[in-house]
Amino acid sequence: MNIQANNSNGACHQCPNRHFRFCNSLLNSSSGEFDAYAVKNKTLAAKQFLYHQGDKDQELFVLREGWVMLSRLSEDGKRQVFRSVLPGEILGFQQYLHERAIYSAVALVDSVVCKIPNIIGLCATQPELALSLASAAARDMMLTERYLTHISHRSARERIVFMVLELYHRLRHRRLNNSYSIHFPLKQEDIADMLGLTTIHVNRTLHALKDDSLLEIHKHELTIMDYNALCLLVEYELEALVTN
Amino acid sequence: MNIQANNSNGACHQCPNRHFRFCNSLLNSSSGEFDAYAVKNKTLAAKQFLYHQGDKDQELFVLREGWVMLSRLSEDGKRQVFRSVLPGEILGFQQYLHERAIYSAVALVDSVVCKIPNIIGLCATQPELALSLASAAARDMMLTERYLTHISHRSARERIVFMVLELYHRLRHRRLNNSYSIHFPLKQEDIADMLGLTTIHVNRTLHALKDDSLLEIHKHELTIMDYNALCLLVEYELEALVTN
DNA sequence: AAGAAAAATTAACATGGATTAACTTTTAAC
DNA sequence: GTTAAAAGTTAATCCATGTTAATTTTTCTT
Repeated sequence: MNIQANNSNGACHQCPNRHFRFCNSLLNSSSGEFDAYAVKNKTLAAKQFLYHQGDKDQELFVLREGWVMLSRLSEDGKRQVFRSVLPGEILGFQQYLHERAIYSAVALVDSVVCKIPNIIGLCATQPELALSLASAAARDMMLTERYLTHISHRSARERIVFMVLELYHRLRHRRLNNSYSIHFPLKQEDIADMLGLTTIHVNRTLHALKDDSLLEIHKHELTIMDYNALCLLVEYELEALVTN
Repeated sequence: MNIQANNSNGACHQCPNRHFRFCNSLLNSSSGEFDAYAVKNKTLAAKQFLYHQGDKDQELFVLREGWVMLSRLSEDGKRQVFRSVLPGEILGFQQYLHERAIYSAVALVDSVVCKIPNIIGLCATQPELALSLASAAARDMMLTERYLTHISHRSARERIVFMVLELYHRLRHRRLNNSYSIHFPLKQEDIADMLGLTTIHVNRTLHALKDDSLLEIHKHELTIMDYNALCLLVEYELEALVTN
């Protein structure tokens, strides 16, 4: 989309994500050690991997634009999709702390990431940055725990509705919605692998949701047809999961 | 058990947990600002709550001894058990960063926690402490993601075996095992609420596991009867989940 | 030690979602 | 524009786990 992206090294000051918590912490740090001009951008084509599970020596990234999905392949060949990373969010933090990446990151659409150099060093002089990282990790944890709860206790319909509302709210917070529609790059197989269902059952359930005039996914466009009815279907406390 | 516990304020230097990562970071910090004598201990009887979901103004704790379980009640009355907290592990970090606790912490046996004062202030002068917190959070995240994967894709038997091995390894790392047995305070209902099953099915599955000479839970004592066979049943990469 | 409450057990039956197997439509590649 | 590959669709059948309902055993209380 933004053809300038690759040439925008250091252009944090015009970046639409600059007010999100982590970027804001970087830019407004007291010590002034962070050099926005040292940030390298990297473009990813759709379907391209940023890193694979098992990779070592990971970097910390922020997604500037696009949509990245985190997933892990089990020994038995099953795939678990953990979550989507949306613009302004952090990527690769876990690997920064552990030896190896435990999951892979793949771009679902053409995307741009910013590589943040020397984050450990920056944290040493800017404690608020470390807390910002910890806060983002805690937010991710809440999200994961909420998915865990839905997968444990709720029907296929409720799981799908929860996922749709969760993503819709995160995108709307970034003004990446178009009224009640969003661009939606997940395949039915991705939804299945995220929610612990089969693609066949996801397909059945999506059709049922459409027949009930609740929501529709068509040509990578998701439209919420009855927002209030959807909210009634799931435990609705999504606010805390939106911010970053 | 340890009747001295309540009188041992500041006795970090004799604490059996002092070599675990977070306690170690506190005690060996460069700045020397941490005062072990300012640490207050608090005893909890079995079934007593340390905090409830929705509570504000939480503190950061370390579990000194005992067993604490984290769980959350949904609006529809269902309970999700998230994880067990074992000696040396951190408690209450998430609430420290967010407004309110999103889950409750309950002691399953008589327990002792240490209240860590002013952790944000300490992090400001000791960046390694913030990273230690972040690392613990990342470990918890790995654990939660692993449970998510098992609940999504695996049978009741595999889920239970995974949980048993995960807890056995964490306890053994602390020398809290007795050969292939551990003290096991979880009720069948707790197991069910942790793994997304019903108590009836947990009961059925535990009996089947006993009939197959794989493991047995009897009077709060869990015995692993065939360790190798159990390890073959689950995706076995538990090492990274053990350390703290 | 008796009584009450909590936890575990067992059985019969119901069902949501998995499995298998085609088939159709859309997207990507050349 | 043609072809191949990927994604989506539909239907029939099956089973792991849920549900309901009692009963028994263990633990807690007094």
